[in-house]
Amino acid sequence: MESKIRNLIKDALLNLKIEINDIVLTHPEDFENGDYSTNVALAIAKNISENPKALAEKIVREILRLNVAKNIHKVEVAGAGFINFYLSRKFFTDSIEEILNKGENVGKNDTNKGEKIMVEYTDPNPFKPFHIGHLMTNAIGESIARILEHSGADVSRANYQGDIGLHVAKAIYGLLQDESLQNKMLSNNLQAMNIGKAYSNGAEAYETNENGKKEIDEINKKLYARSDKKINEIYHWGFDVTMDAFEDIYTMLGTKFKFYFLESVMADFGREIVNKNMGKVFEESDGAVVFKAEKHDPKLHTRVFITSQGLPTYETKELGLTQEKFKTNPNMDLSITVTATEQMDYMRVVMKALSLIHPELENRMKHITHGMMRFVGGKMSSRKGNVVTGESLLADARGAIMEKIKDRDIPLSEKEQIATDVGVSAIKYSILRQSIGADIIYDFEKSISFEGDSGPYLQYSFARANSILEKAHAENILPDFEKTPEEVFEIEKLLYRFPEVVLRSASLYEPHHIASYLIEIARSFNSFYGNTLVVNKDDENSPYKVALTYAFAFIMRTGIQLLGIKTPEKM
RNA sequence: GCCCUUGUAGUUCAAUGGAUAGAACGAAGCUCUUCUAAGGCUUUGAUGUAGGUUCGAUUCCUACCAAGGGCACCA
Repeated sequence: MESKIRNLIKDALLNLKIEINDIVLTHPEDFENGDYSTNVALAIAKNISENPKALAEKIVREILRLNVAKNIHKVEVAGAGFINFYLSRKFFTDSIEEILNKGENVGKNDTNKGEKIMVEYTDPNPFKPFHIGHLMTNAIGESIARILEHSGADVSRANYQGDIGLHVAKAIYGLLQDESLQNKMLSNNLQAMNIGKAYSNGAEAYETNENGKKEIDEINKKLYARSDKKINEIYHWGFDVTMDAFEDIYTMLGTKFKFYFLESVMADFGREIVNKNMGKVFEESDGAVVFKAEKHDPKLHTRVFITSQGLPTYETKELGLTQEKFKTNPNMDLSITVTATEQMDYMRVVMKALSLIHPELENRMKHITHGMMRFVGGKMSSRKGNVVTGESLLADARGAIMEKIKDRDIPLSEKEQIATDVGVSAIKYSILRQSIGADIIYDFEKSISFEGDSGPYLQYSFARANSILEKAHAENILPDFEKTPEEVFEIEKLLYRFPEVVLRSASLYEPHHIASYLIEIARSFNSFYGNTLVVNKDDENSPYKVALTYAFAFIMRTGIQLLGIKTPEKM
């Protein structure tokens, strides 16, 4: 419809011999002003020195002369010279029918068709806990991956793990100090928790205990050299345990990675790249190997790639990683990396260095950054009083939801699954509801609320629609488009816009447009079924209202899934 | 000091250069009692400051103020 109106305007302007490159067509915020609106008259009035309102009238007359479509029932001039289009009942009825025909494919588009895109996100480190920051990166990365898939891209998910370095040495020191933490009879999850404890003990020792610091540095060297048999054994066990524990979290979150890259491996690749480009891109300075990025862009700065000790830094590993991504995934069109904003500046330097080495990759790397997750009222500790980790937050949310639904008439095993899915939704939605980039002030109570602006509220609206559809099914009222009410419901004026919202989210890599849209249609649908009885044998429009409910349910489910959230049928 | 990100109702967030700046929570009031009252309907209230560009600026530009992050051997 959008392109139809666009062409209509274009033809009208052509007939009036007015030239314009760019026709802006929007949805007015207020339905009083129609379903589509254009400002062309305002934009060109000055150039051809004519009164905007008079010009708009002229354009409207031309549009009305051209228009034979049944889908537009009114075009008029309003305000300073806006041209507003009012769509007809037939258009909305047809759009609902189209949504039902598309079903789960609603909102799919071809803008990224055939493109190979890799999205790297989450990136937790073995031997360390899964933090809320990982939760945040995961929520954003997963949603972007799904949105791009919905736009036709061939997306592969990648995860990058810091499998070696000081943090590992700290954990191993902690495990050596307290061997009870190495108990291998426990469940994988508990073993992973013990390793997390060992890590925080080791981290503390590194700060406060001089001997501890010395020993940890020693362990670190042995780890790089792989020279100590006992340490190697602990390393392999700990690596497997923590990686398996992460895998459980990914399942809960709904992420399945295709590629796993390890820092230790990337370090070697990166070093090779640096060596090959010494003198060309990299240079020596104070015994270290650096890249003076400010020579190429005054907004960038110098960074160290190989330390004076001869060790590769994170920058070098990133270099190796990016090159490796393009090697393992040939003909890749775009490599997206999702991290916190604190890595923005250094990533710019790394990408600049790589662009000098591989100019063809310059426009195929994209870094998406997000803010930090903060808690309302400052610091928050988990229910058990510990520091909040990603895992404890998930557990708390899940527990709180379980408490809310404990009296409902649903089998226990189902309830547990619902509590998990709704708990994940509470957290993910809080992250995805706002534009990425700024910090998030996380409010636990609001996030798990079933009303207002929350993930559970979206899921709940979907569940309510489902229960209406179940009732319709039981009373044998099937969706139909023959009889329609004369009035067009607000929800109809919103549902047909879903594909546009997906398109926008995909082109900007911004999931929050989908989140706000879903809240809008949820509110509108609640208002719809709060004011009318959908399933009603005495209402000749009931089959159409059932169709409308189906359309809402399809879009709601698809939209929620694009956020990376699951959609329980009941709750 | 330089660079990046961000300043919008009491609070947490929206708004491809457009019309009366939109939600949610909170607060006040009303309401069906029918498909989950975890509902529906009202009311309340905001663009950090000062300039500039524009027919029109929350949006673009400049300066300032405030918050967060980064700036040589950590990741």
